[in-house]
Amino acid sequence: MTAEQFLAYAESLTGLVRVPLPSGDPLLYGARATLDDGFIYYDAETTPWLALYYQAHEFAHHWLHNGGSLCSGEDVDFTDSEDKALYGEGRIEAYGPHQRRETEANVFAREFLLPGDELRRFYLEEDLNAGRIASRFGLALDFVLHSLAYALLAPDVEDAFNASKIEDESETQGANSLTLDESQRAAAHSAHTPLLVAAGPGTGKTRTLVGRILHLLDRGVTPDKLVALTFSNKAGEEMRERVERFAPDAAPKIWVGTFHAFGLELLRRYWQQAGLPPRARVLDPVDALFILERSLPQLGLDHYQNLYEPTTHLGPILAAISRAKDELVSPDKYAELAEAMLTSARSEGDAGVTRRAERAAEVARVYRFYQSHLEREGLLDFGDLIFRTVRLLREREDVQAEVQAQYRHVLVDEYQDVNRACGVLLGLLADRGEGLWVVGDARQALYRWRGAAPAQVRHFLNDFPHGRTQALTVNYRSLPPIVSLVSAMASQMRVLPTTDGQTEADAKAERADFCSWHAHRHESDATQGEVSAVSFEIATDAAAEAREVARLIKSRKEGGIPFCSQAVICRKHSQLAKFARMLEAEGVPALYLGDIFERSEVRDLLALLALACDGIGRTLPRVARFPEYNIPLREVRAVLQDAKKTGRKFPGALTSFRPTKDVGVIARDEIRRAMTEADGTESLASEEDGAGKEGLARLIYHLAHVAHLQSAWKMLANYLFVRSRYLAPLLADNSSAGTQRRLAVCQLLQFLHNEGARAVEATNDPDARRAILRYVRRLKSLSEDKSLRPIPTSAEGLDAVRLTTVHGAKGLEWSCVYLPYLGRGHFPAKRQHELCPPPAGMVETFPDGEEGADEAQKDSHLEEEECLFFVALSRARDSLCLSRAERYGGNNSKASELLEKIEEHLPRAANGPATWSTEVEQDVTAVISESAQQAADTKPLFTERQLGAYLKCPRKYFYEQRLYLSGRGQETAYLRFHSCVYETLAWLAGERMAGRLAEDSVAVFQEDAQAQLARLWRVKGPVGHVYEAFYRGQSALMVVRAVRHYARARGRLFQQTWLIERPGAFVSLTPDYVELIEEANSATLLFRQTRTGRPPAKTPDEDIYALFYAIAAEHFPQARLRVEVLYLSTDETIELNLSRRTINTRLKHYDDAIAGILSGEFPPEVSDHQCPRCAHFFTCPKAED
DNA sequence: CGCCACGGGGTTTTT
DNA sequence: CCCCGTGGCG
Repeated sequence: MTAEQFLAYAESLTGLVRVPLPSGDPLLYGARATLDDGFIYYDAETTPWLALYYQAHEFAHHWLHNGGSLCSGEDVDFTDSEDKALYGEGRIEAYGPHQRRETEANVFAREFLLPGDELRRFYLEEDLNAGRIASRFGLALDFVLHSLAYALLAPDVEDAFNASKIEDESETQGANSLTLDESQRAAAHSAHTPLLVAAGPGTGKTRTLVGRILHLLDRGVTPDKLVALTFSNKAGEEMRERVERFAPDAAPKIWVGTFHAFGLELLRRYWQQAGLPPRARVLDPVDALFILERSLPQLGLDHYQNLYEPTTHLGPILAAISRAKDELVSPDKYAELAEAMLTSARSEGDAGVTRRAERAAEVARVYRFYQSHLEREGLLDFGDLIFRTVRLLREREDVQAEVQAQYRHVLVDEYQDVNRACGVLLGLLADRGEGLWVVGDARQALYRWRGAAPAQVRHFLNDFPHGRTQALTVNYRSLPPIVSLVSAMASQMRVLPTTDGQTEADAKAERADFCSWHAHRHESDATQGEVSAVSFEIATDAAAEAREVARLIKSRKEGGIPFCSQAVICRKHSQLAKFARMLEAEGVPALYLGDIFERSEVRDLLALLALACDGIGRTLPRVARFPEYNIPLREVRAVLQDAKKTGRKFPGALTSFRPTKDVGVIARDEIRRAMTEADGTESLASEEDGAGKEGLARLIYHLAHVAHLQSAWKMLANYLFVRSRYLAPLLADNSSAGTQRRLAVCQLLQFLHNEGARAVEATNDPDARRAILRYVRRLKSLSEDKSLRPIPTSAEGLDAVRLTTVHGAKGLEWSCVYLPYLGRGHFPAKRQHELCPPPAGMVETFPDGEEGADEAQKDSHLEEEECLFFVALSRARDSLCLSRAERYGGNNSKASELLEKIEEHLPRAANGPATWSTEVEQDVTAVISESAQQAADTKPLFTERQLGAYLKCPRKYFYEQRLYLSGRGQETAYLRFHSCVYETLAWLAGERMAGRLAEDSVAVFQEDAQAQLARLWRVKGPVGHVYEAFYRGQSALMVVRAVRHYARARGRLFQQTWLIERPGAFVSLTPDYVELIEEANSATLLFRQTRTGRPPAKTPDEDIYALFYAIAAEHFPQARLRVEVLYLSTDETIELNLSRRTINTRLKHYDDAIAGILSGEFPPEVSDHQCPRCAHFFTCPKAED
């Protein structure tokens, strides 16, 4: 059943759906008093989904009261729910598997709500097959909610499915028969193998490959001797589709797919020979992270150890491990390479290389642990699919011979994406290359971070000395000006093409003709009204750039080019996100969901979830802003303050704050609304009046009916489809922005539904809702939330401009392509430093440790960026619009060096004057600040902590200081550990000041200090935490060190709060350690900040140190000053010497913070790094507005 | 001309 | 948190 059919069914219910009122909670469906006959009515025509939902309830009600019984699996828990009231206490005891009359429930679910096939689509097939569904009557309600989600939120699935069919890449060639031009035919029919077909963009690579398959079949090769491999699923599916179209009979017998899938197939077939257990499973990468996380304390990391967040580096470490597998480097080999690197680096005394080598050695330890874990558990990760297959073929000649005998013809698409491991696999498969036929374009090698290198293409002739290459030189995609631009870029690139020449010198000599493709299309094909196929514009700023691009898009749409044939391509997602927002603002429909957890509707719903389960109402400020509640901030403040005072937990704390209007009356309004409004867009007049109180009452009413639902999915589905009107504006919004908001909600519901169980397992939090919230933060901070990025296939049919990264654009084409952000530092992107550098010698191309290594890496990075630019340029069929701005985000921006490369082929100079400009609007809004009226003599007082918090993120300060919300997230193990250490230090200072600790009594005193630590630990430490032992050990060590430092004190110690006067306010500060050492004719004042971490690579530059200078200047003008930072992790001390200038700029930071607070400015400080770890992550609007 | 310090920004993504 | 580029100052 499609979404439409579903709605049609719902709408076909005639008249009113009558739902009997249960005898329990009077609020369950509203106020019974208003409805005399004991029934509520829902109008099926105006609120079909609600009617349908209640119809299911009604059925359940009747069923139970006629002797039916209720059974439930873990998905449906009625014990603590409103359903208990509905179904009656007595019936619940019938819980259990396989109760009588279960088939009736099944019949109901299958026949009445959704036809059987749809059950399969909407629910887990395995549940159905196991007959489990039959025993879960309650799932009927879930089906309804699921169906609602699809029907209301996702665009028409059928259309999208049809639209997603891949078109043949050239309009000029027929769709049902495969015609090849002369050189394509030469390549496809070549008798010579191995053959490398070196091609450019739009030259018909894949169709030539399909031509090869047809040719082989014509020559009588049986289909099961053919295997066609590629790197990505996307390319694999495309290949399969074409093979099916052109060779429908043979297609099922030809092996078409990815290298990894092929590896898996061989491993399954020969599992015994490969030494695998019979049912080896493929490991999900996210689970790989969790495996390491669980075992972290026993890994003994040093360089990658981070007290504050022990898991920070696991992602990069895992990436380094999979890189190793891409290079066929085993844990032993990795360790060996790292060891060798370490030895030579130490003997040469090179500190930088030593550090890298030590890091590599540490990764080697993790790799070894990880691999043995996989083997023990019978798990294969993606890298193993290739690695183990290679090992199988290498070690078992019988298997290799059998495989070679079967697959006589090996074809490879996207050969430039083949990495070392896949390359070796190919060699083993095709022995001396006989039967090997590959096609690729070295200039489109984008996947270097996975080990795919253009060198692979270049080395083809080394790997297969009998090989030959052949070029495809006709571009079928683009108009001639675009083809020349692309060719010009190609001739400038440092990637060397492959030719028949055996040396690089030959290759260079032949480069010129190779990279100048011949355009098959003619200038006259150009769209009417199009001035030139290639344009280049310079805008004054990013806003002007977006506005003008938007204008072009709209004018082309009017000229007959639909939005979906136009694409904006950027280098990275952060640029796309900004651009999408600006395009939407200009009224251009753009298809880009971005990061769904950054979207305001998704955060709204997560905030609601948090409100129901976090207990402290942290996200109330956000939920209060939902249109149907619209609770003013002062009321939110009052509620929060009250909750803090009385210690009541949310959501219960809401109700202690009695709204003036009776909840029952609100409830009645709710019913009436549901009955009278078509889609809920009209607002009731009463809403305007008592706004705050009524909004609060409505929120209480809604929460009362969903907050008990333990699963996040269920709670939100109920909230959205049954209780609240949150969706009303989204459903009424027909713009593409509305569609995307609905899609985002749909994606969120699916995520919650699919990941709920895993979240509980991964976070170890028994509350499923809290678990999923923690899980979201964790995914984000591990950067593992990308799987939610691709636009769901159901949206592919929408007529909206495509926004995509260059990587995402690979293999695709559009009529018009826009390439904005061509500024230096934006494209090419800045090179990232390597967190986990591979050991020297692992990757052949970079001779590590040498002087030139860094240069080589820089070069390779630029080479990759060139490839990206080349791919981006070559996506356009009819027009290509390049642009840059003179300013991006307040910084001047010069033209990208890539633009300079092709400057001669552009209509104007890369650094010429702006052609798109913003008319400067003077926005003279009067800024009214409350503080202006403040009397000058009552200077406010701020603590350093407060100002420090403001400097980190003003919005965070606002939540914590103005809304009384605690800044602490859940008490993490680190925080508990930290407070134990710090309290022990404070105690130490006291002991020292009381004279009980002196240098000669240190030994005895150490024991006292440890006892003190142990006492604190029992009460406040992370007792029972998985990493407790680790933190306990660290804390003991730190206390030992701290005692030594305190014992060394000679002078007078101060444990007190100091005041520093600044122009706008007083600042108070309590330093960890202040010692005044007075000597004969001089005095030294020592400030020592004690930190638990390790010293940073650069000198510490926190603002707080400037305040030490200010204290000294004010209170000890005569004394010499010494500022130290003690790091207890390593027992190192760093002395700071700040210049006058530095001190002043830092103090100015505090002054700015004071001014900001006093004038009421609390903008959020957006940071990918900090935000997921911030307590207000789900509340904060961040960059949404 | 060279050094230091401030401040901005934080990839790309597949199996 | 941590790197790198830029810009200001000596």
